[in-house]
Amino acid sequence: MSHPPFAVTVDLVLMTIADGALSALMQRRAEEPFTGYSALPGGFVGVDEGLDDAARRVLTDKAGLAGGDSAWLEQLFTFGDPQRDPRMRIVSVAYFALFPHAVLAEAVLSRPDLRLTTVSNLGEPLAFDHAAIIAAAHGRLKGKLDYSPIAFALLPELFTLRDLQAVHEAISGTKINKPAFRRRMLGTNWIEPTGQRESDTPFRPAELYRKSAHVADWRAD
Amino acid sequence: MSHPPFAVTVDLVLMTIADGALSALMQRRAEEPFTGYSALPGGFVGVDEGLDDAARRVLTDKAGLAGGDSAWLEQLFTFGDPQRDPRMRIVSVAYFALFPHAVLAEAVLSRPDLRLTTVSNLGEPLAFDHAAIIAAAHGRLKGKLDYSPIAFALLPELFTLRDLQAVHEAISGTKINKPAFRRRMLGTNWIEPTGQRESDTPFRPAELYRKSAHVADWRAD
DNA sequence: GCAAAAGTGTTGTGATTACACCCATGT
DNA sequence: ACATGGGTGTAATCACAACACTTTTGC
Repeated sequence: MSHPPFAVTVDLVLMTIADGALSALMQRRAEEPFTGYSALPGGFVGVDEGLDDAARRVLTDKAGLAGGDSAWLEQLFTFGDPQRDPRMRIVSVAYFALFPHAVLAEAVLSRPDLRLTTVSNLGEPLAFDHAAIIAAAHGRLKGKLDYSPIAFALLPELFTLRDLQAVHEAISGTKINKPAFRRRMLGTNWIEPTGQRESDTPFRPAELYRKSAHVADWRAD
Repeated sequence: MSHPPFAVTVDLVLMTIADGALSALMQRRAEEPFTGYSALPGGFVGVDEGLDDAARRVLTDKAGLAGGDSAWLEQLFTFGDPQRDPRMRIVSVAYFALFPHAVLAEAVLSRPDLRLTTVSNLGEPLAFDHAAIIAAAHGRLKGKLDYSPIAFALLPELFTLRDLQAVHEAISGTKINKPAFRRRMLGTNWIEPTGQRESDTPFRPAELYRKSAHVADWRAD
């Protein structure tokens, strides 16, 4: 009883913006328990493996995401209810990671067991306590949106202010005033104009921005 | 290798304001490793015990805090570096808890292995990675100060606006303008006046306030 | 020229700060 | 009376929202 055995896992909430909505990558389970249910990608932590290392490994192996090194990855919360897994006592350290839409879209196309689901409307019951994990991820993301440059992790390298505003609206669930949003963002020093413009628009093309170099490795919990 | 054995512990950062500074309760270690070092109170999680339950148990057993039921207790972060404990692989779920000064002062008086240390100046090396855990707790506390009624957990039931301002200044490390702070707090609906006044002051006694009833069980991560 | 969205100027409002001042209490 | 901190009024500042407007592109 002095130090009973546990299994420790990581579960990953991989998010992006798809069709204007915050979405998460789900994996269809092939084994018991919860066979056929959608679940978050996850895996057991190795005895000599750090928690962040395990999360990055699951990112590349289980979800087939090459860009695992550069993605925004952040520990979220640890779920340890004794009944959360019917097989044994498992403590799961949940992470969330953010990607541009193209990265997750490609993963979904190449892997039939993966799909994207809308975070605010899951549409089906999930395996284990994964619905609660997703809710926690959404909450954290919403909370950090205003004071951290977290939204850029959901966009490609070049983006317009309209793209950025769409990300903010999808996460916060509110409409934002366009001129106010513009000036607020331009006042943060988080973005810099490239001089380039988008193309193939049936209207005036917007300027393309990129995330400023000095916020590239920004964090803060 | 599919699910290797881990030990899971909880470590607790128990904080209060002592002499105008944010302070944490430390316990002197009697056993190896790190014998004689100061460490955070902590303990192994039972196989059938929830994480929050384990944290509350350590609160009452190891630190002898009767008010464990009512204290503000919140999961902080999970530390799982493979080398963080020389004996074996231990994943530790860190919590922080907040108390009025009198509660921790009494615990320190009754237990010679306990003492209070200033969070911003620990003064000595700590066991394991506990300095990093304390830093994370301080950061979380600072971040939540402005948008959550978390400061009241560090004060007794009745307090003056000066007391509350001292708490904010101790946590944020900045001086705050008095009238501005007053009006901001009175505008939140987090506190209500009692009509009573402090006594035994060599100057004009300030009004005593209490935390409003409807924020008693407030949370949000 | 027209439609559609980019991008800017102007004004108003609410929150917060700074500073000055008055008030109440113990000695 | 006076020292000390409690408490309030007022004006300035800042961030942001609302709204109207001009600009630039494809068709």
